[in-house]
Amino acid sequence: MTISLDIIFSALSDPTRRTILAMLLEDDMAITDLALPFTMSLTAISKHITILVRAGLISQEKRGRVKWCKLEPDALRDASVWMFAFGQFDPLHLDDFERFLEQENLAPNSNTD
Amino acid sequence: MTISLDIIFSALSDPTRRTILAMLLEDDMAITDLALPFTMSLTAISKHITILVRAGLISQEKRGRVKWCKLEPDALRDASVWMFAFGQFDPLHLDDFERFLEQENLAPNSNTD
DNA sequence: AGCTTATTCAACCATTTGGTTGACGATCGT
DNA sequence: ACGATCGTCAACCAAATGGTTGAATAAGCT
Repeated sequence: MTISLDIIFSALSDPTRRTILAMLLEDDMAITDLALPFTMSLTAISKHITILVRAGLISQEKRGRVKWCKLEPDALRDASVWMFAFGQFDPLHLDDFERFLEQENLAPNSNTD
Repeated sequence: MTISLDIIFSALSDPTRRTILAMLLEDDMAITDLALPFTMSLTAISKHITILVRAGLISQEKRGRVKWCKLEPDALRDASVWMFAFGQFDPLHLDDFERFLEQENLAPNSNTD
């Protein structure tokens, strides 16, 4: 567990940052592009992205003047595991959980786009 | 989804609060008892508990002068689902995830106390 | 009734957070 | 070489966060 749950959960607690993560779920993106749908300044988005990077939730690769941002889903794993343990879902009876995922339209194979 | 992810993740981002949740995983407890292992003031713990209640992560029942705190794992479900979708774990191949749980000693049946 | 225990309230404090603006360095296109 | 674009830096600000102490409320014990 490299990055503390403090940092990860804190990073996830902001709606702007969660939206950024959702955008990166679609594709890698540049910071300017990530900032487009928001009304706040580019600087603000840049700061949010820094926080996501420090949480290990995204990584960056600079090509030319563009910094490409990439989702790092593994970082969510530690937090997921923690929550999973607390949610007390029984891994031997995950049917419940899968049904719940379907019901919420969040199962990986229930994408509608 | 009754309580926003903002509030839930924010509540989870503090180590004191996560410890409190862990204590409640064992058993329902009074606020004074929950405060015992911490060096900070009872008031501070009381505030933390208020935050957990507002996040829906615990519930309280007052009996006499004692307020009993109870874990509400369902509240974690929304957040779990969100993270699960992002973690992109494939529910059809949860073996990986279960193995990971075991490895981290966090599987519900791997308690050592 | 009076002391003790359980919890919250009110006021305060330092630090962090999430935002702004203006200037700046680096890179690309022409 | 010049202007536009990408992103960060520095300084600043208001509000939220996480803690403190002292007093107050409420309930139990003897």
